[in-house]
Amino acid sequence: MPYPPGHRDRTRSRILRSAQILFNRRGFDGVSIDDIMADAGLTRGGFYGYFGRKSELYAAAIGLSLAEPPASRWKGVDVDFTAADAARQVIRAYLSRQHFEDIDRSCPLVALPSDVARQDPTVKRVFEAVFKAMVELFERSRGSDGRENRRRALAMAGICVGGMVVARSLDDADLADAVRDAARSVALRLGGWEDTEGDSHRSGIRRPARPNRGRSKRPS
Amino acid sequence: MPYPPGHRDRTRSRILRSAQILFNRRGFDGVSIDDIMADAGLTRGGFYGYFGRKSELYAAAIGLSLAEPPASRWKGVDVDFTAADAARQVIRAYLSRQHFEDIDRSCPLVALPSDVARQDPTVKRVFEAVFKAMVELFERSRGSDGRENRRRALAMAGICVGGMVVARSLDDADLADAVRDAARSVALRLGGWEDTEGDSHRSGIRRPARPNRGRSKRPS
DNA sequence: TGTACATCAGTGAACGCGCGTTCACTGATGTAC
DNA sequence: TGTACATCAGTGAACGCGCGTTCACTGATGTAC
Repeated sequence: MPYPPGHRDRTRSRILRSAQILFNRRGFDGVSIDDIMADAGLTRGGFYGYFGRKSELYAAAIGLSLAEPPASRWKGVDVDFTAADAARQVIRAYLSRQHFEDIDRSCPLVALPSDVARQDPTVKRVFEAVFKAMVELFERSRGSDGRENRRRALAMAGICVGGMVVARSLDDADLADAVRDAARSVALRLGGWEDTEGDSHRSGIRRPARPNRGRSKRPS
Repeated sequence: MPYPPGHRDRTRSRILRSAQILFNRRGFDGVSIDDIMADAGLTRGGFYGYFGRKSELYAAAIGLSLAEPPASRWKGVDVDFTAADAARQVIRAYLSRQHFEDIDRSCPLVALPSDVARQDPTVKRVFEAVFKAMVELFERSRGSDGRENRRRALAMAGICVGGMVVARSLDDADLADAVRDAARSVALRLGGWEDTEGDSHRSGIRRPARPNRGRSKRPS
């Protein structure tokens, strides 16, 4: 067995990381295998030693988020996944300006949904697994079990993803911010938390988290 | 001026309608100008007599929803836009199984968001106009004015669009239904209505709308 | 009413280009001796 | 320790194909007379 052990795995990882970034940026059709291999420091022909088809790589790149949740990747937005209020931290990180702007490290749920809707079932299944992981995190955030808790978790995940997807497709930056704000507000209230951030993060100010400082006019 | 008056407009409309359907089905990159012109009963070369670039047609096709809101197009899901509870009807129509399944006549906000996020500002502006129309409909649904009302409308639109986008990208039909249900429930409650539909529409049963028949466990 | 004509909607071949995929080959590496 | 070798990661030319766009041309039409 020539080449040091782990060499192949490292190369595969490099291809995957390049793919993840480029697909996030330009979508499935907007990226060629040539682009990805060149970004990984390789040439076209080597690709098929690692993946059988382009869509197989696409699925694998989306699946990366299962091992390394995007919410742990944005600088300045730290999430402690073991904390009691992990779900609350995830909502704020997910709908943060950092996530909004960081296309390269974006959650694939935000960057690729209407792309994925047209792909084969293999791709949709991986996308679904990532979404389910998010739903289950929200589900666990309450002690309670049952249908109403799951429905609440589904709505929270739908709002987080949907709010970001819409915000990214708008031309007006202020409107995009307003959509993120509204989505965060609703998602946090669904989780039983007040929205302590208001509009302040629009100017980049980060306040330490402090409960019940919100300014909401209607009971949750 | 040869050719009867209106001839050119009718041809343009035919191209636009073909484009709308095909883009909804396969996205911007998945459709060729050849496909669209053939669908409209024309040949490739004629295209540039009507539109300057492919992306110009894309923007125009998305803009069709401004003149003819998708919510009025799904069979069996009628919306009276002049009714007092038009917003409530729109939410139910938007998150209906009919809209979920009818890709061809889908709202572009649902079919194309991550496509649009990568297009030039012209396209994003049209997409934005469609989204704004939806937000304003929800905003008007309450007599009240002001920031909180707008925030509520933005959240409602975000949930409607986002819920559908996510549902369409999942492989598991039951999970997709659950996401739609959860989104509808939250959107209706944000609007101040009970969700009277529950899970019943999953089996295709349509009940006449009747207020306060819901089974929600928590006050809105 | 009939005919010649100007208009312009629509045609289809051609352009240059980039794509996904295949495949015969190269050459760097660890191993056997 | 040094050398020959087998392995296989990676190369790059080539394949067939479809794309967006251009453009010289065709021919159906309404109009002028």
